[in-house]
Amino acid sequence: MPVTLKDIAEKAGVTSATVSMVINNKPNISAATRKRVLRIARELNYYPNAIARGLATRKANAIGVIVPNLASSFVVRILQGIKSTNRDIDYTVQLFDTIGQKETESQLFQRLARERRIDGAILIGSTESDEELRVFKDESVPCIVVARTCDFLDSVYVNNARGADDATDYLANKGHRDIACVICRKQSLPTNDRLAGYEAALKRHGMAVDQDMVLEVADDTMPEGRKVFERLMSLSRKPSAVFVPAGDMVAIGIVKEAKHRGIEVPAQFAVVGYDDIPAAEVVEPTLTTVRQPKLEMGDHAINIIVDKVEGRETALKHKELPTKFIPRESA
Amino acid sequence: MPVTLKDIAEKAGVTSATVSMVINNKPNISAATRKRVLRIARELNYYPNAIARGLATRKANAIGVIVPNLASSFVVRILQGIKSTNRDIDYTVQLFDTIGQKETESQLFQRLARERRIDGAILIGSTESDEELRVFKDESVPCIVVARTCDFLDSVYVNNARGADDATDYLANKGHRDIACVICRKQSLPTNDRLAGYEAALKRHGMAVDQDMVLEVADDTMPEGRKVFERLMSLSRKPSAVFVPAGDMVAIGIVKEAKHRGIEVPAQFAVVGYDDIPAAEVVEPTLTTVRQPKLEMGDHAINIIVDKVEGRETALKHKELPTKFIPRESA
DNA sequence: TTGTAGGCGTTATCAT
DNA sequence: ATGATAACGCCTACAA
Repeated sequence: MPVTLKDIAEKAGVTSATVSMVINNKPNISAATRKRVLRIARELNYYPNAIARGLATRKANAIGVIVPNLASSFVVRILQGIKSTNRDIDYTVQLFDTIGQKETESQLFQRLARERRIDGAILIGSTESDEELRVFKDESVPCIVVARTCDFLDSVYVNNARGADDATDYLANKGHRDIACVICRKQSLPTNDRLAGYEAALKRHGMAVDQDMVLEVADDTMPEGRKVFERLMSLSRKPSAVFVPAGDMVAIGIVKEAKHRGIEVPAQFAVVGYDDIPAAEVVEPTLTTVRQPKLEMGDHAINIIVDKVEGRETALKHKELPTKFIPRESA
Repeated sequence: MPVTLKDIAEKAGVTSATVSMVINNKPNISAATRKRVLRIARELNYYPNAIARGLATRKANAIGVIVPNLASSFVVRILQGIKSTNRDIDYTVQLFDTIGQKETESQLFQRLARERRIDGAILIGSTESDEELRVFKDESVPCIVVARTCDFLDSVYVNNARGADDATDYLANKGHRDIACVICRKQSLPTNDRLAGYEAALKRHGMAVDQDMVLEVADDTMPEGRKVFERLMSLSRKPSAVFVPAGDMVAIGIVKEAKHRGIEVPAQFAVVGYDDIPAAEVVEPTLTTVRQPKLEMGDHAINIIVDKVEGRETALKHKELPTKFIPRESA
């Protein structure tokens, strides 16, 4: 049986209330008993029961991190950011992913909140509608969304429109007048923002915005990139460059397929990706891309949510981080 | 204020004990009250307080996943395996990494166990000594180690010696008589096993085992690979191939540096990596490597630990999984 | 089949 | 400065 406050209290000849106060460093304890109690606690190898403590204080001392799919390297990087600044923070990180689950993210959150399992939550890269996210607002447990904007919840996100604009602008400045775009099928907020940035840059440079130049792929994989290359080449308005907000793996597929067909990158065809994954430096030519500050996003998220949980901050917080354009060889 | 058992009890005209039995699907409850209680619970939107429940049942309903460094993609893949089979399992996953922490893995585990925060633990890729791991055995909370062998704890691991042997054997069969080896500096169990497999294969093929042919790098990065290439080339016994248990990124660095210097891979110099990371398919030539079944390791780990936690299984379990040799273009 | 009562290990509010 | 005592919300004998 584990040793409890009561065990210590008996040995020390005081009551468990006193021991509790000593353990929690409360004032108004005589130096003598404090010392004695601490000594006995150490002798008995006492550890406070976190669950009992949680019940008494009505705090779980836990932050829930809810992700739609842990298989995404993007999500994992943010998680790493969370954990690495979480070091100094006395909250346990509980990890949940919803892929293949019966519960949606909002349902899961609602349950966790009501079961009082978590004191706060971080929602990474959710694709739920504003309507569904509304439940997060309604619970008494604070929540912050990451990699997504939201008016009524704290948020940390990147300026995707700006990132896409930078990339497109770069291509335009290199003299490209026919710039295609490859997006991931699902109509998410980030995708739309990137598309908007792409179009804004085109317009600014006096180029026609042409829906035929925007192609879709199923997911961010190399085979999808190889496949889309053919469609790229058979466009009536033939592009000399492509911007690939769908992701770096698709961009890499495009680069490889182009080379495979004897088309030189970037001389004959320029490619710009999105994300800056490790493989971007491996492909030849190395991939020009747009980097998102994933670790920083995780860092901000955990800090903000802890501030909220502890009541240090109550105002709605929206933290926008900049993307960074990474020029390499492919454009 | 959240609704509690008592609230339901009052509305239903029974005591909270009865409500508790209904909520937990215990037998010996009349159909009538069961129905009534459930209806009211739903009306009031009742969720049981997980912490109170934990205190009463002395269970945290949580599994701790302890990793030395979440930045490792190897660790993350195993974590993904854990989470993806964890779907159906009613334990919360709590994530801890120890890098940059004051506590070692064993100290952290000990604290979590004694604070009764977790019912079981999964320790991924620990480099602690058997002596240090001993504390895991001593606590009443079961623990399983992943990607490492251990006599006195449950374990899931790959046969690294076999994986290295396969790779070396493959090179030998291709006619290579001078095969170098590049390992990661830290002397870990997996490294030693791989080295043993490498040497065993060499001997079997009648080749001299030569310590000069074994080089060390600081970590598994591309620049380290590029750097080590020079040393490889200046070896007195000039290798025609290299096996790189240090990891795929180092192997990729070697491939790229070789090409950079006009040495053809694999014609003039063959390279075999270890891990099969996504970039292995991106580099040109694509990287021949040894794949570790990371998702499966996570899968087994969570299943075994849950069996242990729930007392379904008590015997020590050692699960060895095979590596898979992935022939591609670089060898 | 249901109620009573006590306990799980802490914290917190009063007195003293 | 310390002790009683009552929560916290749920579970579980045992009694009725």
